[in-house]
Amino acid sequence: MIVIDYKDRRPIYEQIVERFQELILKGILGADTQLPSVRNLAMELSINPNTIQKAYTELERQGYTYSVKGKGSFIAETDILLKKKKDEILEAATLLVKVAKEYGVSKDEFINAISNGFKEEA
Amino acid sequence: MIVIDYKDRRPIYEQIVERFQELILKGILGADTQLPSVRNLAMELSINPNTIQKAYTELERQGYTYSVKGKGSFIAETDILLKKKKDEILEAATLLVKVAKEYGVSKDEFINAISNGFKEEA
Amino acid sequence: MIVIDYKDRRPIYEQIVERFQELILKGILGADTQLPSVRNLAMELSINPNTIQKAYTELERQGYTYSVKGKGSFIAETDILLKKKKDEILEAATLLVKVAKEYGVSKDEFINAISNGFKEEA
Amino acid sequence: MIVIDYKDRRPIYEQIVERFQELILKGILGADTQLPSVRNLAMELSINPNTIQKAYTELERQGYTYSVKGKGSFIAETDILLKKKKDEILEAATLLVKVAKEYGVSKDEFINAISNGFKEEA
DNA sequence: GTGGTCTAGACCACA
DNA sequence: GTGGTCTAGACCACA
Repeated sequence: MIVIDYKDRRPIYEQIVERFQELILKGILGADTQLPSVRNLAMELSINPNTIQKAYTELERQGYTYSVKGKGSFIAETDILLKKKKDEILEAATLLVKVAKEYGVSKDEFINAISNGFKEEA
Repeated sequence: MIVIDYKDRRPIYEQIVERFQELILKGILGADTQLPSVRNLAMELSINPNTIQKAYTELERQGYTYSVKGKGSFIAETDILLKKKKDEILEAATLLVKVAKEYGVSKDEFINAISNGFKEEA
Repeated sequence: MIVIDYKDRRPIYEQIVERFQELILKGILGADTQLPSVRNLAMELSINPNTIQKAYTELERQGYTYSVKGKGSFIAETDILLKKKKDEILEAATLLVKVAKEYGVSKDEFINAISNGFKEEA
Repeated sequence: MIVIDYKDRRPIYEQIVERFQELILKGILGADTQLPSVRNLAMELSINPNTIQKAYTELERQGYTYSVKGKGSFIAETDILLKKKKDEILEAATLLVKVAKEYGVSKDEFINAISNGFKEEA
């Protein structure tokens, strides 16, 4: 479920955070599901427990999980988080359009590139 | 022309690289224009010359500049680079669409966010 | 009567202690009332008996309950405890005022925030 | 400037965070002042650099500082943060009033306890 | 067993 | 030199 890419320049803990965010937002891990324990995941990935701990702390700080001392870490409610993620994506799109205009990419070129991606939806 | 934002989390050399790319691609610095010398720019920005050197090396590696031993660094032809930049932007747009779909952003929402940005173009 | 909030960051035993303190000080549980047995409450809340035991020990240590060997735990006289609780609240208020002053909150701002809370009393 | 209290039950890194927040919000450390380096402060306090690092990371996350790789950590603009702190204090006051009412503390008792604290202001 | 804190010490990118 | 990441391993409170 979690795979570390050592060629990726991002730190390991960040890869773990993003992977869990994905699993959570896409509903693969539902609310109140228990995450693997810090030690177990560390062993499974052959990674230091501190690194996993750092990832879990960050996930909790961002509201993706909550932890109960002595029991473990659990997935939080994700409704708000998914909304936030969508907003981020739309914001990124707006920014990209701005940059595109600055470099002379025409609206047609842009829309064209995009509509391919949405094509299969129909 | 070059302004360093110390609150920006990107490294200084990267900010310099991006700023020159912008000046070059937008035609503000034309082909064969000489860049300020490493020492001069370092002094002007109150920055370590190593940092400027790193930025210049990177610009040359990416084809934005060429250096002549004993003379200095100069702006390269930009036609290909601008094309490449545009492609990068369109590629980014395609990727963003893919992510948007994965998180359930509808085509309408996406197109809406974008068209606002292009509106003033008409 | 007792509800555990697993999303609460305080330990479970502490939540139980506070809940009983509340029930006792507000007179919902009168003097000499018997508390549920450790085992029963543990079962009812689906919680480790050790955790309940820890809470009960703490309640007794603070004078909220007394235990009779072989019989169970009972609510203690609460007069002194309620007085103590009130004193704690007033002490907290005094401390908060001190901090407020240190950070430049004016008396007016402070009184204002407070009087809203007391308004309905009239 | 920074003193660790080992009898304090809060973790060391948290004590450091709070102490810096205080120094910053009270204007003792002005904007863009450089913080001691992670290593120096670690040596000075006889504490592991990781612990200082954790504190600095938290300060930056909360917007109290910004860090420049290779240069150091610096105090951020504090206007918004002071406002936020004041709001927190007023919120705490409101909450305290609510609790006070629940335990039967009268408005007079409460106002009395408070006004002592504000007395010297006149 | 579970998360959280801390020490000791290494290595990296950046300036 | 400076912050940031990571490993290795210990100890604590809590369940």
